[in-house]
Amino acid sequence: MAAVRRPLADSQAVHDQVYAAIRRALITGRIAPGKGVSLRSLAGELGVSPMPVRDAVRRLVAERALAINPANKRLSVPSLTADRLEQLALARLWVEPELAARAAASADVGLIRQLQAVDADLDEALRLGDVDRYMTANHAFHFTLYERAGAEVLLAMAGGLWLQIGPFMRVVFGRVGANDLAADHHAQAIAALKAKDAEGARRAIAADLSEGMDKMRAAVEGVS
Amino acid sequence: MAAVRRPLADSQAVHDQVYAAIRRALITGRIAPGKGVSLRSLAGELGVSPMPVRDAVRRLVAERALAINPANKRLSVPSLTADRLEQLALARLWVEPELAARAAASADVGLIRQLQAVDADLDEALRLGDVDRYMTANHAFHFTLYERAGAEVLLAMAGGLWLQIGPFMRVVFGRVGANDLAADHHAQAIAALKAKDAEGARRAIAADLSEGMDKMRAAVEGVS
DNA sequence: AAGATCAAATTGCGATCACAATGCAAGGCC
DNA sequence: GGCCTTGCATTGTGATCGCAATTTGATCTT
Repeated sequence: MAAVRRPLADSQAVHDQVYAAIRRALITGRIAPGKGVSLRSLAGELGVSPMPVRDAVRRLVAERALAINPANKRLSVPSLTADRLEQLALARLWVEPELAARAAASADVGLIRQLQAVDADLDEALRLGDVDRYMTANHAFHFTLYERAGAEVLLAMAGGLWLQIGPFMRVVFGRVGANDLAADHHAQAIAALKAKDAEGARRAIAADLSEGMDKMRAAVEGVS
Repeated sequence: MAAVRRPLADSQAVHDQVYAAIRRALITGRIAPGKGVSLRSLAGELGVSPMPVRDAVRRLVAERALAINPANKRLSVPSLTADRLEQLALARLWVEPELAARAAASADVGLIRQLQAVDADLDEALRLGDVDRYMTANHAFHFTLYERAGAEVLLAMAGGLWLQIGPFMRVVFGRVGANDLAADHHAQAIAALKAKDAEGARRAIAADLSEGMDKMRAAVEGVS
């Protein structure tokens, strides 16, 4: 009943803050897949009334970041099947490289410096083994890039897909250790941006995604 | 306060019925783009309390079928810009042919007969100039096909995209008259399904979409 | 008569309450 | 001792109320 005191950002509506909080938790994988949640429990944790939580959850369910048992009507983080992963991988491999290519066209020094900073933070998180920080930085890297594309609709699609995959990335990276990951592709992407090479950026991001999705695929198949 | 008495379909939750109602209204274009709506007005029309309407609207906003003015916090049907249309067209041209191709693999006589029936209905709607019925039938044709793909994630993406474009299809078809439309491509798609020709189905749906999106593009540019 | 100002209505947001359904666990029955 | 039943806690859903912000319309002023 006390955690909400801090006015996150610029005094958004409460349900937006709650949405952002749950979204962050999902993207960084702090909520385990298959885990059941409830409106009142979330409300309690966040120190708000169940009402704005209900609104936030509605949004997340619509984005398929949360699932609702049609019989129970109880909600949980959806479990990832191999089939679902396959579709998400396919979709991501289409949208995200497209966004990267578009962003490359309007990349400038400011963006590049920003990405380099995020990438450095990412590397340090890797070195320290801080999975939370790594997940956050990785997300930040991709989406500060994608935002530059100026493609609202595609960006929203990418955000939704990432949201659905987030919880599982955490599981996988917790398993494989997240050591030898993706730094090369990020560097390649930055290099392509410097050269305003749209196709290069597309390839780099595609490679980055492919590698990550391959690992997730292996992990998912390994479990089931 | 009386219209909700009838238990639509199989006793879903009220907010689901409201969601379905608004969604149908949007897909068939019965709500004009740019038109402002309010929770209480919708609640009044549907004969329910504002509460389930709020839930339904939340979902629709998350799916970008409704927009919410960040200053006003008032909601309306989003206007379609040329840029937005371009992105939606691109996305649809990726997802929907993919779904068609996948559906072709598991098509059977039942599906084909179903599609033929819907297509016949569509033709009659065209002949009668019944735009509402045409919009409904066209949607039904595509999505009874897509559902057969058994690709939940991609299907949801396609549904979301269609929802965003729906209101404008109505405007465009009201303008051009919807006379010489798409029947060829539907027939081609059905033929491809009979032959279990996945790539043929993909091409047919892609052509169908391209034609429709071209007309919308022309209409949008013509207006602005 | 035209424009500015103020009051009333409308809007979205959040809280609280009530209710039916479900899940859970302790206790009783065979 | 194991299984079933019964009671309680928790769940999502919907209604109603209050609040602050905004829009709207009528009145007043110039």
